[in-house]
Amino acid sequence: MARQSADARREQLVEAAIRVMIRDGVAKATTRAIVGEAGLPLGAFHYCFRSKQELLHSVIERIMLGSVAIPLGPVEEGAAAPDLIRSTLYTYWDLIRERPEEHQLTYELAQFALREPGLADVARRQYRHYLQVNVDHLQAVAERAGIRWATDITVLARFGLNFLDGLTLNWLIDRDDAQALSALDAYAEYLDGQIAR
Amino acid sequence: MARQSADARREQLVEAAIRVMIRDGVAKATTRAIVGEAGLPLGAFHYCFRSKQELLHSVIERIMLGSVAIPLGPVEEGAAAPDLIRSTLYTYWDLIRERPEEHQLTYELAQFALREPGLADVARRQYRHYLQVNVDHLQAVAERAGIRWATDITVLARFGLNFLDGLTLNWLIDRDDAQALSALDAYAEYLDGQIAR
DNA sequence: GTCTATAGGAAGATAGAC
DNA sequence: GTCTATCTTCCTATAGAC
Repeated sequence: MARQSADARREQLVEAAIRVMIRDGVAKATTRAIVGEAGLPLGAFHYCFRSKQELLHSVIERIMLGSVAIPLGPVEEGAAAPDLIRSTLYTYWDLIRERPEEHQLTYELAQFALREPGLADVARRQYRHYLQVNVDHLQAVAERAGIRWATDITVLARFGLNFLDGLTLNWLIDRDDAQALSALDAYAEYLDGQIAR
Repeated sequence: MARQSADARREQLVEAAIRVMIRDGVAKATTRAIVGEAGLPLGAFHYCFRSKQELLHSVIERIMLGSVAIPLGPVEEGAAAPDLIRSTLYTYWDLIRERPEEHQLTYELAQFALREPGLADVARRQYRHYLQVNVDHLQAVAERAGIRWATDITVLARFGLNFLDGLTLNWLIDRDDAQALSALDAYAEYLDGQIAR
């Protein structure tokens, strides 16, 4: 096999690991399955990573970094707040529906991380990051629409983060689009009600 | 070892399995760990269960059946709706805080079930059950407080289920009591707003 | 039904030739 | 750095004595 930098190999293995995890679940992502997916010999694993735990660390960090920053989307400045709220919620929801397996993986990895002493903190940082993304997002909506939120923005962000997390988890299990959309609309209406008048 | 009915042994193993899963996670609940926890010899496993998968099926069903039906608690007939709403939400939250590991296990098992073709349906039934519990609960609150809900009760139930699920998951990761309570209060206020006038 | 012993394989990790 | 061969451990499951 052609010589490559160790970093390139690591990349290759991390990506292969993520593919395996998405397809078969975290539990099935053995070193053998991963190197097989990457088309590398088994021995390659341990001169790229000291241990499987080290690879998992890399995988988790990669997933977090690449994780959904809800895009505001191409909405014109000065749009009405309710429209802005709905357009961003639907954008988020489309992301979930487009790549459900990826999001399922984030939940699996968070659970997994909680069980590994060295990884629990990564999960905590992930959720702090998610919260911050939501805070920023609510702020951006308020600025673009020229409104203020009636409730403390951090509380609002946590409320929304939790609802969307639960919605996603529930949908990953029952795949009931209609019910999910109804709940999403209820949340949109809740946000409408949180616009300070 | 004294002779016991096969059913009693099965019970014993299911309970041991749950203890191991709560303590060490689903992945670590090997047949050896389970029989060890139950104080039984390894061979006991396979004349109680055809396979490990069969045990997992029993474990999941047990967990679902025993899972939280939010108790309405000792609230007097005719109590004000907002009080009733808060008292039941706090009761739920106390349940979570009392036994976090048990609830973490339900999430782990749901994820696990999604990856096993034969078990995915159990997870679906579980969530249907949760939804029904929430519907019944909202109905009971309305009856006791003598109010009507302004929104379709199924939508309201799903919204609440999803929020509480996300809240729990988030708290299991960051254990931030203050933030969780703020979000819970925000949800209580949302429900106040859903009382038809 | 109960238990010991063991089969048979897959896991993570390493040794050592190239 | 790269790869094959192998070590050790742990897994699920079974065979067969009692």
